[in-house]
Amino acid sequence: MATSMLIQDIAQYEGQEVFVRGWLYNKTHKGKLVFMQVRDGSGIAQCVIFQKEVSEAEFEAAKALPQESSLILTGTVRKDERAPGYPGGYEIGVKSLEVIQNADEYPITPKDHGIEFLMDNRHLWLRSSRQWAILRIRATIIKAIRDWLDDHGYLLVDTPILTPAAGENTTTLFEIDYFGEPAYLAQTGQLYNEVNMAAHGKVYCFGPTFRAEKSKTRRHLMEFWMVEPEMAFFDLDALIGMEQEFVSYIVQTVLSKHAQELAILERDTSKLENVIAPFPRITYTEAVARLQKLAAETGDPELKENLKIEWGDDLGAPHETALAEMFDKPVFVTHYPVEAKAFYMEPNKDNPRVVNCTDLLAPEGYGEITGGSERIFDRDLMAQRVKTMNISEEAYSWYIDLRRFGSVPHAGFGLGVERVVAWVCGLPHIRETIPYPRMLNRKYP
RNA sequence: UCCGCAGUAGCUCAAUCGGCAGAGCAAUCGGCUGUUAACCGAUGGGUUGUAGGUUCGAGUCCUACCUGCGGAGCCA
Repeated sequence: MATSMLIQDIAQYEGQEVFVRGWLYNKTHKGKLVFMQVRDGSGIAQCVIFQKEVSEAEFEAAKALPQESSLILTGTVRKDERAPGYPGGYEIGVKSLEVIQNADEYPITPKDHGIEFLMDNRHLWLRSSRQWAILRIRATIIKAIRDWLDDHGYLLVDTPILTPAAGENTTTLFEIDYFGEPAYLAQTGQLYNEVNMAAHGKVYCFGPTFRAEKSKTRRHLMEFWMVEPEMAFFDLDALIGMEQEFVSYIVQTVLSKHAQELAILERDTSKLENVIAPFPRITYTEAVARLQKLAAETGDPELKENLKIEWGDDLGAPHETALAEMFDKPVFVTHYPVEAKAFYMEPNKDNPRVVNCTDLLAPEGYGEITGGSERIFDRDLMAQRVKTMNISEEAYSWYIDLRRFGSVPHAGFGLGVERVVAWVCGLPHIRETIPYPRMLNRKYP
């Protein structure tokens, strides 16, 4: 009697008769022999069909079976070093084959395809092993994020997605009709996090966020997932200490669990093995000096132009890439100019022109993966900021109330899940890090 | 939004100076007992993104538009 088997466990079933339910991933046949690569969601196994060992109808069905047809097959697991697949090294000698559905001609073949075609067929592309590997790693990253926070005294407190007013910048919000009134899709849970922090001490929110920025780069999505921890009584040092432990844990967890998936992605893992706290840190002012020095020394006129920066300018993508290349780990850049950052960031006591904030830049040009800061907790300073930023005091009265009823120093940050996935997987573009990317020119499928 | 590039068979691409629209893969049929993007032989497959213009003749030149890609800005 055949037992049900997941392909990921194939090595445990050597010599046993099993049945597998799945889809035909690829096929080649050679006379009286058919090799089928069958995937079941947990892995891919080679299934070998000899003409003599099955009925004539089954053999003819196997030879003619189109890619991605669904099937059930039974057979005996045997060890064979030649057998490809994930995990591979074992194959199934097929004894019977039942076709559930003969698929139509499948558009995605094992050959090369262009990105537009693949994105149009995203619903099918997700079945290919590269996308399979990415989404498995994404799931582990999400679990690692939650595990670490849950295990370190952080409480998950959900923040709303439908919000009445802007979080940071009104021009980048998706507006929707809320029974005749405007409402907006959340672009951050930050302000609500501060409320929750005052109730629970250390909190985080984790969910999709929405930004109507007309960004068209390899690092931007209109809809992306962000985890935002917020901690009472944390200063910048405590924030940095926590962030580096957190990020190290995420990366090391993926390394320990996904050797197979990282191999499918051909990721150079030596660069990830290095990602262990502590990470280097430099100030914004030092970063600008380093960039100016690099710009002065380079012989490449294009690079020189791209690296042009004056104190006060925010760092652009080429700056972040150049800075990250100077280190073999993620690097914290701290103390940006007040003007370059959000209204709620705490000014530095010794130098009020900068705020106590930090961005974490990933290596290899993956850019900013976290952004965080101490928050202004002084009632008068917050009132003044709200005024100068022209923010509606009425709409934000609940936020301003925080500074009236037991205000405390606190800090928090946001980490973009897709950017972390892109970095850990070594992907050139963020569009593959989420199952259904929402981009400037695409909302299908 | 700005700068640059592209759109030809289901897919990836080719087509010289403006002169018969072509190959690989996929599909279909046949062959082969160890394939790893198999291989060998055969067959079918086209409104060249859309609209207009120049020309004896346009995939190729011109104009407008559409769609996508790469980069910038903004950000996580």
